Amino acid sequence: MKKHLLDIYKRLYAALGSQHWWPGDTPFEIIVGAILTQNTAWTNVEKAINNLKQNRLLSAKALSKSKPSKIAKLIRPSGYYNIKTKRLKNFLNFLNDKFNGDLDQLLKHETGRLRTELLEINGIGPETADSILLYAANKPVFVIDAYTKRIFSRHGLIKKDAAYEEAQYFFMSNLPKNLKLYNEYHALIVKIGKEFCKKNPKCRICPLKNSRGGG
DNA sequence: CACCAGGCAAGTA
DNA sequence: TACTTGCATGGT
Repeated sequence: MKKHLLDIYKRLYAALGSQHWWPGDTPFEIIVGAILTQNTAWTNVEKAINNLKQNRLLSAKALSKSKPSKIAKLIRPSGYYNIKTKRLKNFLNFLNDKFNGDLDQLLKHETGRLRTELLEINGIGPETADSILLYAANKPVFVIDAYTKRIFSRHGLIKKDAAYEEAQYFFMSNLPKNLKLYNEYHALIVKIGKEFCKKNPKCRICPLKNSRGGG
Protein backbone atom coordinates (compact mmCIF):
# COMPACT_ATOMS: atom_id res chain seq x y z
CA MET A 1 0.00 0.00 0.00
CA LYS A 2 2.86 2.34 0.78
CA LYS A 3 4.09 2.21 -2.76
CA HIS A 4 0.56 2.45 -4.09
CA LEU A 5 -0.26 5.75 -2.40
CA LEU A 6 3.05 7.24 -3.44
CA ASP A 7 2.48 6.08 -7.01
CA ILE A 8 -0.86 7.83 -7.13
CA TYR A 9 0.86 10.99 -5.97
CA LYS A 10 3.61 10.69 -8.53
CA ARG A 11 1.12 10.27 -11.33
CA LEU A 12 -0.92 13.24 -10.21
CA TYR A 13 2.16 15.40 -9.87
CA ALA A 14 3.52 14.29 -13.24
CA ALA A 15 0.21 15.09 -14.90
CA LEU A 16 -0.70 18.32 -13.13
CA GLY A 17 2.52 19.68 -11.65
CA SER A 18 3.06 21.86 -8.61
CA GLN A 19 -0.11 23.52 -7.31
CA HIS A 20 1.68 26.26 -5.35
CA TRP A 21 -0.48 25.98 -2.25
CA TRP A 22 -1.57 27.71 -0.12
CA PRO A 23 -2.71 30.62 -2.31
CA GLY A 24 -1.85 33.33 0.23
CA ASP A 25 1.10 35.61 0.92
CA THR A 26 1.40 35.39 4.72
CA PRO A 27 0.60 32.89 7.46
CA PHE A 28 -2.17 35.18 8.65
CA GLU A 29 -3.75 35.37 5.22
CA ILE A 30 -3.60 31.59 5.01
CA ILE A 31 -5.38 31.24 8.35
CA VAL A 32 -8.10 33.70 7.30
CA GLY A 33 -8.51 31.80 4.04
CA ALA A 34 -8.70 28.47 5.86
CA ILE A 35 -11.61 29.73 7.96
CA LEU A 36 -13.39 31.47 5.10
CA THR A 37 -13.22 28.48 2.77
CA GLN A 38 -15.17 26.20 5.09
CA ASN A 39 -17.79 24.55 2.85
CA THR A 40 -17.35 27.40 0.39
CA ALA A 41 -16.02 27.76 -3.15
CA TRP A 42 -12.54 29.27 -3.19
CA THR A 43 -13.54 31.81 -5.86
CA ASN A 44 -15.91 33.33 -3.32
CA VAL A 45 -13.22 33.35 -0.66
CA GLU A 46 -10.92 35.26 -3.00
CA LYS A 47 -13.43 38.07 -3.24
CA ALA A 48 -13.65 38.27 0.54
CA ILE A 49 -9.87 38.21 0.95
CA ASN A 50 -9.49 40.94 -1.64
CA ASN A 51 -12.00 43.09 0.22
CA LEU A 52 -10.04 42.68 3.44
CA LYS A 53 -6.79 43.39 1.60
CA GLN A 54 -8.10 46.56 0.00
CA ASN A 55 -9.16 47.76 3.43
CA ARG A 56 -5.73 46.84 4.85
CA LEU A 57 -7.28 44.47 7.34
CA LEU A 58 -5.24 41.40 6.49
CA SER A 59 -3.14 41.44 9.62
CA ALA A 60 -3.90 40.16 13.11
CA LYS A 61 -3.54 43.63 14.57
CA ALA A 62 -5.75 45.41 12.05
CA LEU A 63 -8.44 42.76 12.01
CA SER A 64 -8.48 42.64 15.82
CA LYS A 65 -9.34 46.33 15.90
CA SER A 66 -12.12 45.98 13.34
CA LYS A 67 -15.76 45.86 14.35
CA PRO A 68 -17.55 42.60 13.59
CA SER A 69 -20.13 44.46 11.50
CA LYS A 70 -17.36 45.80 9.27
CA ILE A 71 -15.70 42.41 8.89
CA ALA A 72 -19.03 40.75 8.13
CA LYS A 73 -19.71 43.27 5.39
CA LEU A 74 -16.33 42.73 3.76
CA ILE A 75 -16.35 38.93 3.87
CA ARG A 76 -19.94 38.71 2.67
CA PRO A 77 -19.04 37.04 -0.66
CA SER A 78 -17.58 34.04 1.17
CA GLY A 79 -20.97 33.15 2.65
CA TYR A 80 -21.86 32.33 6.27
CA TYR A 81 -20.46 35.77 6.92
CA ASN A 82 -21.86 36.22 10.43
CA ILE A 83 -20.60 32.94 11.78
CA LYS A 84 -17.28 33.31 9.97
CA THR A 85 -16.83 36.76 11.48
CA LYS A 86 -17.23 35.16 14.91
CA ARG A 87 -14.75 32.44 13.99
CA LEU A 88 -12.15 34.97 12.89
CA LYS A 89 -12.71 36.88 16.12
CA ASN A 90 -12.45 33.69 18.16
CA PHE A 91 -9.06 32.99 16.63
CA LEU A 92 -7.89 36.56 17.15
CA ASN A 93 -9.07 36.64 20.76
CA PHE A 94 -7.15 33.43 21.41
CA LEU A 95 -4.05 34.86 19.74
CA ASN A 96 -4.24 38.17 21.58
CA ASP A 97 -5.13 36.78 25.00
CA LYS A 98 -2.59 33.97 25.06
CA PHE A 99 0.21 35.21 22.81
CA ASN A 100 -0.14 38.95 22.85
CA GLY A 101 -1.00 38.82 19.16
CA ASP A 102 2.30 37.18 18.21
CA LEU A 103 1.37 34.71 15.48
CA ASP A 104 4.94 33.54 14.82
CA GLN A 105 5.27 32.46 18.42
CA LEU A 106 2.07 30.42 18.23
CA LEU A 107 3.01 28.74 14.97
CA LYS A 108 6.36 27.63 16.41
CA HIS A 109 4.68 25.31 18.86
CA GLU A 110 5.21 21.59 18.54
CA THR A 111 2.76 20.06 16.06
CA GLY A 112 0.58 18.07 18.47
CA ARG A 113 0.31 20.91 20.95
CA LEU A 114 -0.52 23.45 18.24
CA ARG A 115 -3.20 21.17 16.79
CA THR A 116 -4.83 20.80 20.20
CA GLU A 117 -4.74 24.55 20.76
CA LEU A 118 -6.32 25.29 17.39
CA LEU A 119 -9.05 22.72 17.94
CA GLU A 120 -10.00 24.40 21.21
CA ILE A 121 -11.02 27.50 19.28
CA ASN A 122 -14.72 27.48 18.48
CA GLY A 123 -15.06 27.40 14.70
CA ILE A 124 -11.82 25.57 13.97
CA GLY A 125 -12.35 21.87 13.31
CA PRO A 126 -9.90 19.18 12.18
CA GLU A 127 -9.61 20.21 8.54
CA THR A 128 -9.18 23.90 9.24
CA ALA A 129 -6.67 23.13 12.00
CA ASP A 130 -4.67 20.82 9.76
CA SER A 131 -4.74 23.29 6.88
CA ILE A 132 -3.28 25.88 9.23
CA LEU A 133 -0.69 23.39 10.50
CA LEU A 134 0.39 22.37 7.01
CA TYR A 135 0.15 25.59 5.04
CA ALA A 136 0.68 28.33 7.63
CA ALA A 137 2.92 26.58 10.17
CA ASN A 138 4.69 24.25 7.69
CA LYS A 139 4.09 21.14 9.77
CA PRO A 140 3.97 17.78 7.95
CA VAL A 141 0.31 16.98 8.61
CA PHE A 142 -1.95 15.41 5.99
CA VAL A 143 -5.17 17.33 5.36
CA ILE A 144 -8.36 15.35 4.77
CA ASP A 145 -11.23 17.03 2.99
CA ALA A 146 -14.47 16.04 1.25
CA TYR A 147 -12.70 15.34 -2.04
CA THR A 148 -10.18 13.07 -0.36
CA LYS A 149 -12.86 11.01 1.35
CA ARG A 150 -15.00 10.83 -1.76
CA ILE A 151 -12.27 9.84 -4.18
CA PHE A 152 -10.36 7.39 -2.01
CA SER A 153 -13.46 5.71 -0.59
CA ARG A 154 -14.82 5.27 -4.11
CA HIS A 155 -11.60 3.53 -4.98
CA GLY A 156 -12.01 1.29 -1.97
CA LEU A 157 -8.93 2.56 -0.15
CA ILE A 158 -10.74 4.01 2.85
CA LYS A 159 -14.20 3.52 4.30
CA LYS A 160 -16.70 6.02 2.97
CA ASP A 161 -17.82 6.99 6.47
CA ALA A 162 -14.33 6.93 7.94
CA ALA A 163 -13.73 9.37 10.76
CA TYR A 164 -11.38 12.27 10.03
CA GLU A 165 -8.44 11.00 12.06
CA GLU A 166 -8.92 7.51 10.67
CA ALA A 167 -8.60 8.72 7.09
CA GLN A 168 -5.68 10.89 8.09
CA TYR A 169 -3.90 7.98 9.70
CA PHE A 170 -4.33 5.95 6.52
CA PHE A 171 -2.38 8.52 4.54
CA MET A 172 0.21 9.38 7.15
CA SER A 173 1.03 5.80 8.03
CA ASN A 174 1.44 4.88 4.37
CA LEU A 175 3.46 7.85 3.17
CA PRO A 176 6.82 9.28 4.15
CA LYS A 177 6.41 12.20 6.54
CA ASN A 178 7.35 14.98 4.18
CA LEU A 179 6.14 18.58 4.07
CA LYS A 180 6.34 19.07 0.32
CA LEU A 181 4.63 15.74 -0.32
CA TYR A 182 1.70 16.51 2.00
CA ASN A 183 1.42 20.03 0.64
CA GLU A 184 1.19 18.98 -2.99
CA TYR A 185 -0.77 15.79 -2.47
CA HIS A 186 -3.72 17.49 -0.83
CA ALA A 187 -3.68 20.30 -3.40
CA LEU A 188 -3.58 17.79 -6.24
CA ILE A 189 -6.53 15.88 -4.81
CA VAL A 190 -8.56 19.09 -4.69
CA LYS A 191 -7.45 19.90 -8.22
CA ILE A 192 -8.55 16.61 -9.74
CA GLY A 193 -11.74 16.73 -7.71
CA LYS A 194 -12.61 20.04 -9.29
CA GLU A 195 -11.43 19.14 -12.78
CA PHE A 196 -13.33 15.88 -12.76
CA CYS A 197 -16.52 17.68 -11.79
CA LYS A 198 -16.10 20.23 -14.52
CA LYS A 199 -15.62 17.72 -17.28
CA ASN A 200 -18.25 15.34 -15.97
CA PRO A 201 -21.31 17.26 -14.75
CA LYS A 202 -22.98 13.98 -13.97
CA CYS A 203 -19.97 12.19 -12.64
CA ARG A 204 -20.61 9.44 -10.11
CA ILE A 205 -18.43 10.97 -7.48
CA CYS A 206 -19.34 14.58 -6.81
CA PRO A 207 -23.15 14.29 -6.89
CA LEU A 208 -22.86 11.76 -4.08
CA LYS A 209 -21.31 14.51 -2.09
CA ASN A 210 -21.78 14.42 1.63
CA SER A 211 -24.16 12.25 3.57
CA ARG A 212 -26.93 14.85 3.46
CA GLY A 213 -29.16 13.67 0.67
CA GLY A 214 -26.75 10.96 -0.30
CA GLY A 215 -27.28 8.68 -3.26
C1' DC B 1 -34.65 26.14 -11.41
C1' DA B 2 -31.75 22.93 -8.36
C1' DC B 3 -27.51 21.87 -6.65
C1' DC B 4 -23.09 22.54 -4.62
C1' DA B 5 -18.51 24.53 -2.79
C1' DG B 6 -11.11 23.11 -0.02
C1' DG B 7 -16.75 22.54 7.46
C1' DC B 8 -18.21 23.20 11.93
C1' DA B 9 -21.07 23.45 15.94
C1' DA B 10 -25.34 23.06 18.25
C1' DG B 11 -29.49 20.70 18.93
C1' DT B 12 -32.06 16.34 19.47
C1' DA B 13 -32.98 11.54 20.98
C1' DT C 1 -22.99 8.14 20.67
C1' DA C 2 -25.25 9.04 16.23
C1' DC C 3 -28.06 11.86 13.39
C1' DT C 4 -30.02 16.35 11.90
C1' DT C 5 -30.05 21.21 10.99
C1' DG C 6 -28.38 26.17 10.49
C1' DC C 7 -25.22 28.95 8.40
C1' DA C 8 -25.26 32.08 2.94
C1' DT C 9 -23.09 33.78 -1.25
C1' DG C 10 -22.12 33.00 -6.05
C1' DG C 11 -21.23 29.77 -9.96
C1' DT C 12 -23.01 26.07 -13.12
